[in-house]
Amino acid sequence: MGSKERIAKLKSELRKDILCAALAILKNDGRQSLSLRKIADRIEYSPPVIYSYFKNKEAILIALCELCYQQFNGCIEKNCRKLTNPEERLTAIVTTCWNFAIEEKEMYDLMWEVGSTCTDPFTQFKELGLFLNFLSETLKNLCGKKVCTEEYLFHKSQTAIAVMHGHICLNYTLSNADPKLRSRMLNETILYVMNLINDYNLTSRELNNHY
Amino acid sequence: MGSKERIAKLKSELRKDILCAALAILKNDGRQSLSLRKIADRIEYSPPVIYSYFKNKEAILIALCELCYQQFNGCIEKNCRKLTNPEERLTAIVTTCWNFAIEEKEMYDLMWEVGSTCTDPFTQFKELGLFLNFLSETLKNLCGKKVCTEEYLFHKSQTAIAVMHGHICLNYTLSNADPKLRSRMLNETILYVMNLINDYNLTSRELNNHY
Amino acid sequence: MGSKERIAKLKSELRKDILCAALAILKNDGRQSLSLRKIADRIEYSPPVIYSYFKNKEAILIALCELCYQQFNGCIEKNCRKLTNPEERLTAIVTTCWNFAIEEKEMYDLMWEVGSTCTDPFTQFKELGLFLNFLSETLKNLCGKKVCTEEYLFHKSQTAIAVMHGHICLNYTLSNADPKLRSRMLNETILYVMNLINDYNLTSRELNNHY
Amino acid sequence: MGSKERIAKLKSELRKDILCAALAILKNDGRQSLSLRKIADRIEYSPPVIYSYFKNKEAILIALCELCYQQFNGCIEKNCRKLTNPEERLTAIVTTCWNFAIEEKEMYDLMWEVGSTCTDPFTQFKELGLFLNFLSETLKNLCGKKVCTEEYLFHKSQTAIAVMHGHICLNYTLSNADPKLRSRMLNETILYVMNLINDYNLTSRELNNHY
DNA sequence: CATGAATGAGAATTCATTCAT
DNA sequence: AATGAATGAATTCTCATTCAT
Repeated sequence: MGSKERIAKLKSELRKDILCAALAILKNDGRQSLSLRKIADRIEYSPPVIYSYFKNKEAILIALCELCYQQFNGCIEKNCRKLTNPEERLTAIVTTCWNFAIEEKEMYDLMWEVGSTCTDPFTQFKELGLFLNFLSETLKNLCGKKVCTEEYLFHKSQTAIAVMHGHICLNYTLSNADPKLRSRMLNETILYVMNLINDYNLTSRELNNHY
Repeated sequence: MGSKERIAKLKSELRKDILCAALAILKNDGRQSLSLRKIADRIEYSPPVIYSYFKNKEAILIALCELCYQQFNGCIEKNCRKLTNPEERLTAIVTTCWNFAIEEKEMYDLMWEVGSTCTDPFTQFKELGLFLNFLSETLKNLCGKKVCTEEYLFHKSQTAIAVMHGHICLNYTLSNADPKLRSRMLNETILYVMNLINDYNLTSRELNNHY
Repeated sequence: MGSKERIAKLKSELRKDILCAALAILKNDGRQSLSLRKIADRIEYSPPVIYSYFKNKEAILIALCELCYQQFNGCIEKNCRKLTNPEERLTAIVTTCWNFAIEEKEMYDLMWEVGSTCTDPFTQFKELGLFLNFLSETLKNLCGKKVCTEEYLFHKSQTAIAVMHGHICLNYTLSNADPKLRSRMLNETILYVMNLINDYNLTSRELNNHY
Repeated sequence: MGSKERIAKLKSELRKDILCAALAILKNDGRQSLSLRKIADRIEYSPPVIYSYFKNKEAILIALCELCYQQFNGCIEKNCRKLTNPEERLTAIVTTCWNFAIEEKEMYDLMWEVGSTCTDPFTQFKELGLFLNFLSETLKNLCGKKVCTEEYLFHKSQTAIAVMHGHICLNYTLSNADPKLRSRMLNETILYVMNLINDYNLTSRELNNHY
């Protein structure tokens, strides 16, 4: 490896360090405590270096959000890709989302916070797009032989994300709920998401004209 | 009315003034601009008076959140109480939630933000409890003659809130969606919430063992 | 004096202190060094206090500029008001401007800098307006029995200010000029300003149609 | 051409690039935004290279000022050299100055800002010296057969510059003035400058003893 | 009871300049 | 000869909170 490459790698690594530091602060101290100064302190550099790698704080948040989506998508891939049965896979997807939201609440919240400020998060964040595709593909398999349009599948996937998100937020607020209830909520969420396809048959009269 | 009462009344009114000022700032300038100094400026008192009525900023946010729930519940009551047909009423409830979230985004967001930090928002916030009861009552009527436990109805109501919230958040992120899509999303949300009861029959096998 | 007044006076004095500190920094360290932090250091308060008295730095500069105009107008009044002969008075006015610009270069520069950012400095700054009136009145007397419109006099006064300013700036750039030359420049400036009225007769053909 | 010369030429060109970049930033983003970092970005070199060509920022400003004088003098030469009638030429000179000050305010301001910090801008900046000569030559022609000393002509030329500058600054501050007034101000400025020579006869008594 | 006054801590950002390589 | 990397020192400004009065 030439010296140029080594330097480029070092440079790229400092960028990573910044994001890792930001992520660590996010996890440990919370979203509100995430300041440029703290990031600089943690990487043991002076604050201005950050501006060599990111235009401003917003750019950091977006990149951090991307990192979160990567980690999230990594979990999904790891836990669900191997499952071939569509119902099993969908179950695993919902469960993975659910657990990620609980274990990495700060990350999960940031993903929605930043996503809300973007015009089109599903295309802006590559890994979110991949997740949407994966979900869409899974739903397609769930449909079986029935033919579905791409548009329909994407829409259903987004709806699935919405339903999961709603339950996850509810779960956040019911923080003193006992584990049993939580477990039941997760099960129900799985069912609802599953039924997004199943009940397609039931409500086809209403939805039919949209597609 | 003795002077003691008059003073108590004045005191109570100043408390209201503080919250109204906070609400006005929230609506006009957004969540981030909500500072004690600005509240004090608006009520034309000095910042320290606020500490006579609220322990700290967090306490204000909680009380403000209560005010938001009151306004929200007011909308619900006004738009939906009069409707006796359960399907019509439920449709009105979902629609009212949806519109409130769009028109009063700052309030809606605060309600979930603060709600997430509380241990049990459904009991802590009286008006949220009332809304839950109202929803529960509506779902009960929707069930018709079928007998449902209170617990079941509350749970379904919370689920309905979750489903609505998920769709509302999705709607936030799809900021460049056209009005048609938005209108369809609302219709679907209504259907999903309605089906929380209808599909009870369908999925009773799975859910039955919980109750 | 009641305690309320005393406090109000103290408050008003701190405002003055801030401006005096700003003025001192302006004189000693120059325009570029005039920062809020330095002002705070000098009055031995913390930086945020300044925001109790001024909205932002721009507001300080405007107020400081006002102070400069006051001091400037004070010099004019002190040196020139007593002179009744219009030629003597005009001579004194130009001389006072000239010396002020030399002795208080930083103040003089600030006056033009801030003046340039205002839409109408002659009305915004009371003392500048007073100076313009005083100049106008002096030029009127210089005209003798000839009748002049107010508009004409104000215009000529502004022109006088322009001519003086031009010479003052030239004098700034000729910093290594010997005292004799400087003294001659001042004398010429006086003559040019005086001739703004005298040559009215000469150039009346050209200017006549304007009024 | 040897490699030494080629290198020298390259070096000289980079110097030009730096100044051109600085000029572009000055025009587009304004005086306050003119930073070394921005210059480096624009020439696509790293900041430290600038220090190979200029001692510090001040040195850049001086060289940039020189460039401004070149452009300014270019306008003068282009617009006025061809005119042989002295009155026409003087009119063109004043008009060109006036328009340059309006159209290239940032450059014009910088020229005076830097000029004020130099000990003798008329000799330090070659093109300013050329302009002074040109003005002087024009005034000489305006004098007709009357014999004038060089010193006298230079002095009058500087005075002309002062008078123009004064009116230009006044024009800056009267930003809400209507086009008519502005146009009249320009006409008057031309008259005043013209009269610097004409009224020589009138005020010769007073000025005579200086020469 | 109410508050004016004050502040410490902290925010994002920009800049000219240096230095080892 | 050129630079990537880095920084110290600034900048303006906001905020929640305290305390003597």
